[in-house]
Amino acid sequence: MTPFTRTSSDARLNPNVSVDCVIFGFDGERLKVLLIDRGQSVSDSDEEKVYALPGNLIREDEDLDKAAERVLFELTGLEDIFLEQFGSFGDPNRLTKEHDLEWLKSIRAEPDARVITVAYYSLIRADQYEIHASSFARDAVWHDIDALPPLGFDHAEIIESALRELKFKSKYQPLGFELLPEKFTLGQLQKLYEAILSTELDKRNFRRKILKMSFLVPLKEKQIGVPHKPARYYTFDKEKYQSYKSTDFYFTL
Amino acid sequence: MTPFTRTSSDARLNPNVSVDCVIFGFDGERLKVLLIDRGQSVSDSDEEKVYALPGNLIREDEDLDKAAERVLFELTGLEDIFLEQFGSFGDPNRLTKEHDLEWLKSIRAEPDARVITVAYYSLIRADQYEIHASSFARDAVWHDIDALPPLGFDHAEIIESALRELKFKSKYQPLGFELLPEKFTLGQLQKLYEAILSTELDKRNFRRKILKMSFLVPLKEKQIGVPHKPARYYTFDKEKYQSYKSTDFYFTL
DNA sequence: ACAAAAGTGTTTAATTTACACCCATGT
DNA sequence: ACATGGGTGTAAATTAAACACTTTTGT
Repeated sequence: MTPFTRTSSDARLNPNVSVDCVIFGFDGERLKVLLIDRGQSVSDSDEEKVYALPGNLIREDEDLDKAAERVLFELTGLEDIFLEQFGSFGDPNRLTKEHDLEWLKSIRAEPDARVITVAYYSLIRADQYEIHASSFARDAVWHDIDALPPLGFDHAEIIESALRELKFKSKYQPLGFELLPEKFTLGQLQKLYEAILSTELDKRNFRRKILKMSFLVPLKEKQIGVPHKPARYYTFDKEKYQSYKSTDFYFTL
Repeated sequence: MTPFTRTSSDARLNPNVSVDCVIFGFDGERLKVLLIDRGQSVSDSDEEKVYALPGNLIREDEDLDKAAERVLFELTGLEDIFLEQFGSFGDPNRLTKEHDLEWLKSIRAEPDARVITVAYYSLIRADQYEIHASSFARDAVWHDIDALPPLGFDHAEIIESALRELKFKSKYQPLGFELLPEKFTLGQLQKLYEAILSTELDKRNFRRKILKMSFLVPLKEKQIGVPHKPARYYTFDKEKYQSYKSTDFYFTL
């Protein structure tokens, strides 16, 4: 119940527990993941960069959820996004890559400590947030979900697991909101589902199904300047949307 | 990939990470949870015992999943049961109860260390396993899920969360197998669903639905000695059952 | 005029739901 | 004989799936 303060009174880090954040982003077309560049290449001779999930050790006095918020903010500047815990990873042999150890030595007080990491994911509208890399992140960039660069530690596995969770969750909870602009078209919403489920959906069936749920309210406004018939904008009725979330929603098509 | 050895080469415990196991048991009628008696009462003047989930710190060289197996075995004698991780809990203020601190002092090298716990659950047939309490567990006993005794730490919350997960999972993965005898009747299977979902189901609809999935194979054998029409026994076709698990199973009624 | 996405209905099949009586056994 | 759970079918309503053409705009 203690309020979250970004500059904690007890800034000691717990050497054994970290959090990692898998931030999925939707850009209207494709699904992306946010990765940080920790300023390393696969090998000295190689130019290919190694990327990693935004993550770090938790503080001694810090809630896990709060730690995830803080770490994400410190590395990427993202804040006020909903993070959901989806699993913990703790292979004692996850330190197999040369560059991982090297990197830990450069930033950790106890680079050899056994670390288990609690993983969080979120899905946001990629263009709605500004990313500001800082701390040990040289840069933070969106990567297409099916063209990932080399990743440190077991981060490939963590992303895979997060994606499975995301696909799964999207079947029994309506997607929405956080992911789309205030006003959006049904085409955009459909593309979102298609990107996440990686299938194609029937337009008519999709519309009928999603409209029947009645958490979408049509606006008077339409698209302008598009080289085709302008689509009507919709918005979410947040109340109905929330109550649908608790329903036995199950999305098929 | 290292094989699991119960007497690990590195028995040092990681002071900051524990595992807890929520073992649900079905006795043919009701849903239970396995709790250990750590030999304490709520207060000195009170006789009411405090119970806890089987759980303990992980070892430094030990996988999380293996740690859960080991700890469960050490405290309850249960082995070879499928454990599924469902969440991590790490409230830094979870040490609010007098008896919890007192108890930690009696068994931990660093009783004040911040601990985050990775929680696992399983669902087994209660009467199929023998429980042998050992280590710091004075006893290990089944408690009815809706009549829980006082619990240490945040274990009430963890159980609640596990139960939510269990109800949820049972809707999109066929329950079965591990939970019922080799041969079982459809009545037993239905009771299992009813216990977990805490609803009543229509017998005819239940049968139709579950039989259509065709992972149940009817046996020639029937019940004997029951004071009513003897029910046919069924068993699982494990192959079809497994392939159903990967399907888009969704259980409604 | 053309390209591009929006918008719109119907038919068929499958699934879900509600519902009530007889059967085989042990006591 | 009675109590107990086993076993069975049907009709009505709902939902899912497949499918093609017209509309509106910008270029």
